[in-house]
Amino acid sequence: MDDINFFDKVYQVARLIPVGRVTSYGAIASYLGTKGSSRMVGYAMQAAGKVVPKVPAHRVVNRQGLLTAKFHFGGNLMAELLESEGVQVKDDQVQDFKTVFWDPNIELAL
DNA sequence: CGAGTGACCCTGG
DNA sequence: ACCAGGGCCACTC
Repeated sequence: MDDINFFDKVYQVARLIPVGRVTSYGAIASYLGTKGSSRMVGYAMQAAGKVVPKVPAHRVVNRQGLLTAKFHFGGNLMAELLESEGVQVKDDQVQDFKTVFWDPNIELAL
């Protein structure tokens, strides 16, 4: 359980997401080099809630900017957290997604 | 060891 | 342009 693996990598990148910004599963997967494992990124988030330090999974959304993880958080907790950080969310959808979008391949480039 | 699952993405019609 | 389906990798039982 304490061993490092693909999951930890996802958690690290997710924790690097600045406040007020959001990223997509595919972006993280691509940054890790496993673009095909985009699904695994989301799967890792499922365990993120039980990992420490707590991972801001609420800052991770799908390619459309839709709060898919919201169903797992329970209620609109995810949207509340994002709005609390300055991210505008409407109808479980991130507004100006391309503006608040934080791509590790670009921000963490090099 | 084998099979199933998953908070996705891409391609085809 | 829209809707639908399949595929991919890693982890768990």
